[in-house]
Amino acid sequence: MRDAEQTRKKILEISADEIHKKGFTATSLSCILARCGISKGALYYHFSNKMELGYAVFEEVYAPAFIALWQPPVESEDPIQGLCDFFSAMSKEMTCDEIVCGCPLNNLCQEMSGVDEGFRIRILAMQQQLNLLIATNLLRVSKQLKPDLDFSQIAYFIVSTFHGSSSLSKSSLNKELFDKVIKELCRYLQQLKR
Amino acid sequence: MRDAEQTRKKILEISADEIHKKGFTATSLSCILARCGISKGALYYHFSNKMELGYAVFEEVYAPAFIALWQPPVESEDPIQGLCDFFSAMSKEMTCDEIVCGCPLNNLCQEMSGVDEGFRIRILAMQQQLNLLIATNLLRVSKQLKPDLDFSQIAYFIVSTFHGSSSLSKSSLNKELFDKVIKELCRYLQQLKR
DNA sequence: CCATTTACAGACCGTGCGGTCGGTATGTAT
DNA sequence: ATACATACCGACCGCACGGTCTGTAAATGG
Repeated sequence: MRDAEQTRKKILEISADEIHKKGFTATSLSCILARCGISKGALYYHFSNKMELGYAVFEEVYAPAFIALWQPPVESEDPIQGLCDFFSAMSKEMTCDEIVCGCPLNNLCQEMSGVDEGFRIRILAMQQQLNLLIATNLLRVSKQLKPDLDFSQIAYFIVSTFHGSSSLSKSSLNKELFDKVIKELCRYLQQLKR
Repeated sequence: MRDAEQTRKKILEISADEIHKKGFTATSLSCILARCGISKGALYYHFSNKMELGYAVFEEVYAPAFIALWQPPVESEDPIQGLCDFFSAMSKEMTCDEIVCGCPLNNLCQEMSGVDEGFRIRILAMQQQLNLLIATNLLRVSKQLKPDLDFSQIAYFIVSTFHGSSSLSKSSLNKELFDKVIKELCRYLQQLKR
């Protein structure tokens, strides 16, 4: 055959990129088709409609990438330092465009949570998974941290701040505000230690 | 006349509500017209196009409301306590729907900053104004706070976390996550004191 | 009283969207 | 060789959107 699996992957990757940059609703199938160099028939052979394509992008591209991104820093020996290094590396290494573009999960959360149940439950599951990941690893090193901390609360706090910072950057078109918030976030994180 | 000014205000208020709930792009003029009980001719008599209507909503509804919301807590004698009370009151008094709906400024920032320059500069101006408001008032009481704090950085951090928390709530459809983040935010704020 | 402006009404238009459907070429099993 | 499933093509459809344009009743100035 003409390698259907590769066609499917190409659709997923390009769709992921388009949705990341433009959002789900603003992403047009025509644009995806043009970039893929395929026809509408090809796309609708692999995906039953736009929503299902969106779900597939979330599950097969965003979700794995998201976990692969957060897991290493959080599961390192020192999660506090791991997260600080993780955030700092973003400030340094990511381009201005990448930061302004924001986290796909947060973008979709804002755009689609209130519109489509299918997206909402997937996003919620991802957020809970991330929260559990962070909270359990903070618990793991709780001896090195101050007493009486609510790790789930802290985990949600960290993620909120991180997502809020990239949201903030979207209006300024530069990394400055992002850097500032990340700096303060790292200061906050270090304060959790004894 | 048939009170043109009142018609204009009605359009602005209903548009503000629609845009807040659905976002700018997803808000259809037809829907606004139906809720206002007016015709398309009326709307296009007062506003040259959808964008200009959006700008007017931002400047005449969102911006004043935004300042009126943040100014009192921040300009109180104790801004730290003022902000804590301000956030806590939100957790208690706001309905689940209101929280999930999010802050109009943050919503528009996410949706429109990358799409339209007119929106972007207005949102940026608003964010800078808020940042200045918070930072100067923290500076005002800096004697009561820990030394070597970057107040602008802290101000951006606070707003980021707040906006991030309402973003987080959108996928869970309840106040629980919002409450958690707000609690931790208040804990952080109190830590700023000597 | 009349002319002109104001403040709307509503039919209409072009565009771009997601989605459908009949057709076609390529591979595979018998 | 034949039959059938797979993988894809691209014209077409209905729809909802923002926007335009002509018409008209109410207010206002002379």
